[in-house]
Amino acid sequence: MSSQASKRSRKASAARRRRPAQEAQRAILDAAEQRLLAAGPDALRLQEVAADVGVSHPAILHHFGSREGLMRAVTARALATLETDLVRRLADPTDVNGAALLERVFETLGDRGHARLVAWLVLTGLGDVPPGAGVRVVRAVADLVHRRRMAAGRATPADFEDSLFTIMLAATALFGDAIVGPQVRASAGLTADRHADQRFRVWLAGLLTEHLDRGAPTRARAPAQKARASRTARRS
Amino acid sequence: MSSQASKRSRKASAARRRRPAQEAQRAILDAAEQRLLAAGPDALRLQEVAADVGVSHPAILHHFGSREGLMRAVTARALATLETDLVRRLADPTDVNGAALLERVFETLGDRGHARLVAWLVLTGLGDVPPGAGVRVVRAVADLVHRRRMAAGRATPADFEDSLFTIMLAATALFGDAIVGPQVRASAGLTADRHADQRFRVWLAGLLTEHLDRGAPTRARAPAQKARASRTARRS
DNA sequence: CTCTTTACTTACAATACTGTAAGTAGCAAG
DNA sequence: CTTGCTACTTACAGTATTGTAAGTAAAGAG
Repeated sequence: MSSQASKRSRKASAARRRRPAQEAQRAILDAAEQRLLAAGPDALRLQEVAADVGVSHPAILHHFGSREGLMRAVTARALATLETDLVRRLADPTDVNGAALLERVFETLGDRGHARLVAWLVLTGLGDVPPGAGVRVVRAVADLVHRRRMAAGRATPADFEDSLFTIMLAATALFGDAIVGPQVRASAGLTADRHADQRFRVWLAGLLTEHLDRGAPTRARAPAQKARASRTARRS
Repeated sequence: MSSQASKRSRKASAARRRRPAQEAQRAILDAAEQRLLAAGPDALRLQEVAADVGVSHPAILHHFGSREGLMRAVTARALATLETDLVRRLADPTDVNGAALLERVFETLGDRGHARLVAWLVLTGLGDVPPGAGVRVVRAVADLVHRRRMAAGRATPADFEDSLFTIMLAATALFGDAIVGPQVRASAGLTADRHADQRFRVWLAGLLTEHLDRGAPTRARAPAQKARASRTARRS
């Protein structure tokens, strides 16, 4: 009766396992991210996250100091992985087609709920975190697109803002779609229509690529030497 | 100084004033809406709202039953006024120009923070409230635009989805802009650029109206009505 | 084996928030 | 003035949640 259960008398309540700090933290961050995506930042409860991971809530405080520390860590990691994913997707040269690229970006943004998360962070004021540097993904993509456009003789350097705005529109629309897409579709009477979302995105990609292929539009002070697209954009 | 305060011996703590229920409720809803816009649904505290209005927090419970009752009332009123404002703006015939209309809609959506509020409600799952009927504003606008487009001989009935998607894009982009606009602009390296937001919106309006004026793309491929000015086919 | 470190536990403190109970007072009607 | 209604108040109950204190045990170092 001295060692009734085992020699290391495990307390009835908890089988204690001790993981390396990094691993435990990763597990906690995973669980917290899940909760964040599901219910928003304000609804994040330490006890729930702890329960998900299988630890007690002070364990989380041990690793992250405070609830806010956890939040910071989660958002930092989420934004970092989002950026990584985006860059990888954009750099992926499998298909340089505009539609496919847009669809890839949308998947990256929407699939794991990243857009929702970012939206939440922005709305709660935590989205301003990117300190100084920030992620200039939009600028980078615009540079790329604009260079290709110029190489094709469809724009002049002066039209850069048109390229930039086009990419900004893509980003903005993708975000908006990820957040209020269903509502907009409902407001458009497309609730019954499955695949309406995908059709819309394909349509959008078409619009954007067509615009890019055609050349910059009436830039107010257009001198005579404006390089404009050949008559009918012969996009096959 | 015998009767120091007034003949109606006001208790030191609270000067009690009794307002008609409707008026009090309106004041409470106003304050709650402010708080909602400022900090999000989860951050709504009865005591804070009560303090804003100048009553005690059980007074709010008296009028709205529970915190959730207050939330429902606020969202219901907000969505109703948003719809009203939108319809009024859209019906306003002062300027049928696309750019001006878009700007008006944006103002309606963005000015009072309506877009943020709706986004929050959507994200927290309260945005599904429009019961059954819903607001088919997008559909209505698309109908209008499409009719005008057909009257101008720029589209066939079959191209309706193109018109619909165009309006959906406007709505989605406006929403996205209202929420993540600053971030997108930052990512585009336009932080220092004031008025960049307005320029972007003007550009967007131009793109959309141009698209609508040109006629539907690939869909029916009606080539006859290419009203596009392809005169300056000369390029370097 | 002993020692040190630290990941993790239980128990508890402190606070904040929603909702309830009971009573008070303003205003209109009789 | 009295009466009734109800907008509103103070006091409090109950609970949820973050954070702290102190101790326990797992794993490696010596």
